[in-house]
Amino acid sequence: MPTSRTKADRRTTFHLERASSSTVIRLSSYYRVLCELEAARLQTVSSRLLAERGGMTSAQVRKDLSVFGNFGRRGLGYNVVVLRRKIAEILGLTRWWNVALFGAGSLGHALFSYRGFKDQGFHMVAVFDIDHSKIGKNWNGTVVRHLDDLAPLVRKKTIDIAILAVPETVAQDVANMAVARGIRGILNFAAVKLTVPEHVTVRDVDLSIAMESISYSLIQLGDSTKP
Amino acid sequence: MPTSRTKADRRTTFHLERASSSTVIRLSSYYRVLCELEAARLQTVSSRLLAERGGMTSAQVRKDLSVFGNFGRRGLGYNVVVLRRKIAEILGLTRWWNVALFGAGSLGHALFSYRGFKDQGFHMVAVFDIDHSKIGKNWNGTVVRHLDDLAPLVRKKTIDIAILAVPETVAQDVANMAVARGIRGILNFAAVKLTVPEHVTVRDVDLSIAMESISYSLIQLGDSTKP
DNA sequence: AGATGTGAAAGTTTTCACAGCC
DNA sequence: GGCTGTGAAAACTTTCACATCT
Repeated sequence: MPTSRTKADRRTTFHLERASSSTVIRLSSYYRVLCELEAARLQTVSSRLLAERGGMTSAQVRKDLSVFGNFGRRGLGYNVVVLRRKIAEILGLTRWWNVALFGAGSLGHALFSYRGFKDQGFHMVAVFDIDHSKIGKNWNGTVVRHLDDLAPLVRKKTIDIAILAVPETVAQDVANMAVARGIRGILNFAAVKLTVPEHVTVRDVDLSIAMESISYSLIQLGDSTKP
Repeated sequence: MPTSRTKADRRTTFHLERASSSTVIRLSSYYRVLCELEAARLQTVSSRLLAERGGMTSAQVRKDLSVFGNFGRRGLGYNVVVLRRKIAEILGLTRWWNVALFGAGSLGHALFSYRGFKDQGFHMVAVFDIDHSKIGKNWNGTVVRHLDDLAPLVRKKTIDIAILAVPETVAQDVANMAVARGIRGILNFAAVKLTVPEHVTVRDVDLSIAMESISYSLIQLGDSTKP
């Protein structure tokens, strides 16, 4: 039994059944729509509208939300502000997370400057690399450090999440270091399946897979078979 | 009926049932493992080994492959070279796709330099932006052009796939332009649900959603509730 | 023995449809 | 009339287990 395939973890945490990962992903979409609606000063929203904006069905919206509680009012809908806050709480967006970026290449740089993270409580507290031509550079106030500086830094600040933008060949090694230093979440851009302890959460962002799945559907939907 | 929710498309293309999108994603993983095995000069591989390396079960590997044909030999396993080629064909990696990048910011630049694309037949043929400070720059032989130059360019080269690395606010507009010019696949990095005609395939890469899902599981797996 | 390919079973997710409340 | 919350049904996906071939 190599990788422990934690299937039915089935933890009866507090009162609520465990939400599926698709539900959590959709929750993020609802959250985004709710932010827009709140900015547009809307008071209430129906599952139908929420579904329309997010590209799913209204029944799905209701089922997803019902996993976490009864947030709506029959005949009326959901209060935009209340629901947005509830979801923020569920997703852990009401607190700060300390994030370290591993890999100061062009992808690393793009992720560092990505506004979406800062806005939602993900605080980029350090950037690491091993390339001496990059170390010491100042990125908008954050200095790129050598990977060896990870240990001393962790003694001062807890790092919750690692973003891995390093080459495939070293991704597992860097992940191991991060995990050894107490990191519990990894956003992995390297095209490798990482092996981590059970208590660590990995989410893969695999650009090749995304492109290949587009390529597949272009063929399925059919056209002339070019060279 | 706003967004046409193409549910049971159920096209009985040739002889084979339609593969689910999870199957296609796993096919990409198998492909990657097979490339490694081929480089390591392995002749044959079992569903068990393939599964181990890709983080799934052997039954799943066999089921996935059986959707497309009988590629293995009982008692023996699969021929590495043959299977890799078969999957390349299924995923459309035996041909070239012309790709245009929209958005020449830091994310665009990172995607432009991403080796994974070039290696697998995705040919970056053009880069567009509307920011005059970027237009005219030479990116390793490719000149960044103004979005207005899309139409003339398409008359010379067919563009199959668009990569959208533009701000949310303009993503839908740019997608519309791309679709109007015959693009049939979109890799979308903007955090918006794009509305496109049925024949166009969109794959979203949403970094905020990925981070939020990590944040959610960190809370679920439990720790002290910090500010 | 060692492996695939595959129906059938089990499990999971989505959709339906309606009671119940505004 | 409008809309949520939810059991039940339908659809889909994964796993099991075994006949079948080397």
